[in-house]
Amino acid sequence: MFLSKSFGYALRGVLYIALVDKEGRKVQLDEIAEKLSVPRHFLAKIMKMMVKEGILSSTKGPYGGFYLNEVTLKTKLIQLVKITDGVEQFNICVLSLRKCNSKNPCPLHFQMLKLRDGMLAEFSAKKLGDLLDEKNPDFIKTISTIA
Amino acid sequence: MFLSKSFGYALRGVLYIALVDKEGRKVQLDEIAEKLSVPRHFLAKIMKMMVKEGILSSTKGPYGGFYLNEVTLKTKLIQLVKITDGVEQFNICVLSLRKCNSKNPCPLHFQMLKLRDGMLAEFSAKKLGDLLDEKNPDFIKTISTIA
DNA sequence: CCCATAAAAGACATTGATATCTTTTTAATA
DNA sequence: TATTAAAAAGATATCAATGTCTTTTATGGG
Repeated sequence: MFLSKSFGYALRGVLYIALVDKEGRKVQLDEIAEKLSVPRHFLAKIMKMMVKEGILSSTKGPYGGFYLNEVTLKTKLIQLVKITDGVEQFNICVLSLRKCNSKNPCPLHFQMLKLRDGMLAEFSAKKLGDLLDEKNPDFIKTISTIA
Repeated sequence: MFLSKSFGYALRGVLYIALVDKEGRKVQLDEIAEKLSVPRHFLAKIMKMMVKEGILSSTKGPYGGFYLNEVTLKTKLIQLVKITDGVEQFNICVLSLRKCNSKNPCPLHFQMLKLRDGMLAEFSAKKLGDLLDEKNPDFIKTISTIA
């Protein structure tokens, strides 16, 4: 409804790495996909996007895998949304009217604007690191249990 | 992002009828589709859904068409969302976690809940009739201009 | 009762998001 | 430098949302 599945996979992927990355070990795609019950190859694409955008790192080859870098946990959620969903669509009018704006508003313009601004504010304030609940021993289960 | 295109078409369709329905005349699909620049047959499906759900009326045959009934303008927006998008998806976790709820929340649960509740509140309060801006002579242009 | 009109119904097509599979590139280390 | 592990890249497949076309049904008027 609000965001794509890709966004969810991306977020869960990063959080999973963060949780097992304590010792700095790299985490492999297979492990992430399996633990989170996410389609392996699809997840690969999404992880790749994050690496390309620099909010996550990876190395190929033996002992390779994905790992956090300096910016990972400081990354704002909105940044992740940009990568997976793009922010343009935040400005799309619910009624698909291209000329809809605050000067020439559609009947739902201000209501949707309020919602969007609320979401943008939330997602601009929160960082990935803020979502880690390290005091909760079952946190990893929380982001893994899909069914 | 927030709602389907179908919702937008449905809303614009009803509003269009409301605007030209002053004299109680019925409005035909072709006119609505043309004026709103919406794919005719797709709009047909959506109008049909509204008729089936009783928030709009229609008659077939010569001089037939769509027209408002007693409930149309009293219909809450949320009702329209139910018809076009279904409300179930309002409760779907952004991270696609089925067991996500307030007792066992995903890392974004409460943020999304807040947004959802805000949207539900807005859409439960507003009626279709509330969206008619009869003082604005260009209102019909507003809901028609897509490009 | 027949004709014309317009919605209803349902079959079919397209597209974009989601998902899978295969090949290529990179990197570690023996 | 050969081997092998793992990500990167890209081709292909599936599915649901969106969009189009065709046939059927209902209705008003001649």
